Amino acid sequence: MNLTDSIKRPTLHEELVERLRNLVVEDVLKPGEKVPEKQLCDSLGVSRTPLREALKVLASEGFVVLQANRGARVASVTREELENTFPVLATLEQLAGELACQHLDSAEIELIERRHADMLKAYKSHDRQAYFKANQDIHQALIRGARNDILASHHKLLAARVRRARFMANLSDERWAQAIYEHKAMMELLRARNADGLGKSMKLHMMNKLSALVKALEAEDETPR
Amino acid sequence: MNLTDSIKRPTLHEELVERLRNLVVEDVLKPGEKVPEKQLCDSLGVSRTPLREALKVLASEGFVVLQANRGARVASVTREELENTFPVLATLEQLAGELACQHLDSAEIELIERRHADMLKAYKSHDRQAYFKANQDIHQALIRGARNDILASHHKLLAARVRRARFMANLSDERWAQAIYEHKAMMELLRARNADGLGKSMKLHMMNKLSALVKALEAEDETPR
DNA sequence: AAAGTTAATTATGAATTCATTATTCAGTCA
DNA sequence: TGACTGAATAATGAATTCATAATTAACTTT
Repeated sequence: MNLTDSIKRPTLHEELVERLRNLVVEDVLKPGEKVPEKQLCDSLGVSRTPLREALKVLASEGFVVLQANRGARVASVTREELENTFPVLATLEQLAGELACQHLDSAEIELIERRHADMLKAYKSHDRQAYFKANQDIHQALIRGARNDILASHHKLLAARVRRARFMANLSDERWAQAIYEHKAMMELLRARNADGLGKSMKLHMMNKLSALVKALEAEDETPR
Repeated sequence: MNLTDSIKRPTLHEELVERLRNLVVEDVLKPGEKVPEKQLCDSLGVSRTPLREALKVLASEGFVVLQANRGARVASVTREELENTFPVLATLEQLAGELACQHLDSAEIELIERRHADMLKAYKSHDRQAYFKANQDIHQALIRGARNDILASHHKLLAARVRRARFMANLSDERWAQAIYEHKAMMELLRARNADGLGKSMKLHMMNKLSALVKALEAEDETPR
């Protein structure tokens, strides 16, 4: 018998926050779309009270927009928002890189090393799925390595808000190659425990991602199907 | 007849989020203190539904802690949390400084210049109240000058969370003098529109504030009254 | 037929009610 | 006396209900 089972029973609204946030991040609920409470209640099998509590939280996180007496809409990620979010994310990653260099122990670095190898393998076999996964794990590990919960929580929120952009614009071969190159450099700086260098390179990595994204979006605008 | 009055009528829960957050930030609700819903409902004159919605938001912002079936407690700002929050705040200020240098127009800089003068005057007349106000206005103006809403919102949240620290430890004369010195340097860098320099100096300013705070708190621990 | 007006419907904000979990307190037994 | 048991009380999580604002539909009028 598992004694811990009875203890961690998250409240309904907490689960709803998670699930709804995922629906938004994974683009199931489309930007600008209305979110009728009734319908969601039915499909999720809960009453309006916990659902509305969850919506309030999502709104404060910026995933939905509430209008008084008009309900909730999924927040749309404008270009301006992207261009505002990435610099903030980049700075946070810079800080994370610096701190991770100081705090990671060799076992943790070894683990990242392995995920890095996985990532390279995924690149060589053109497996985008596996690449994204390994890539995300590496960033996660570095954030965790910073040993700073505040940093982690703000990073997580911002990263989630921008994650949908991945669905909007696909990774170009050129950018992919560049990203791999940047990751190799980052790995070396981490091995050398060059805190300042890793921080700067992570920041740059993120800003380059923004450039690629904006470029891809502009190209998309010109061929709107 | 004012036509806009009927339009901007914030919902009850939004007002409650504001009011409750202020109660926490201004240390009316003490850290660790239980927040009985019933009692708050009575004193605020609202029902539990909007109040609970507000509490959920406050929890996601980190001002209160929710325990299932046990209600809400005001989050206590531990030393560890302070030491985690300040580096993040400092990085955000660094970014703000860099961006502000690029975006502020001369009229806005002139405005900051004036508040800077106010601040110096307050220092000379040992008016802590006026000093804090001018100081806060300057930081606000720089954040706004960054022209980045995402940056601004995250900064605002983090700043609010540590604001209570001001109630915990008073500003020492030594630190005050140092802060003034740092502000003068920042002002010069702003005049020269030295983005990199201003960013670094704002970051340092914030980290020095943390050091002073930690020192003050340690001194307090040794003389617990 | 089109635009404007009013009634009906629907959806939301907030209060209330119900069910379940903690907490308190009295009573029992070692 | 002090620790344990269990009933009584209080507080919370969630569902339901009520009131009001927004939206839709029907109808009028030109």
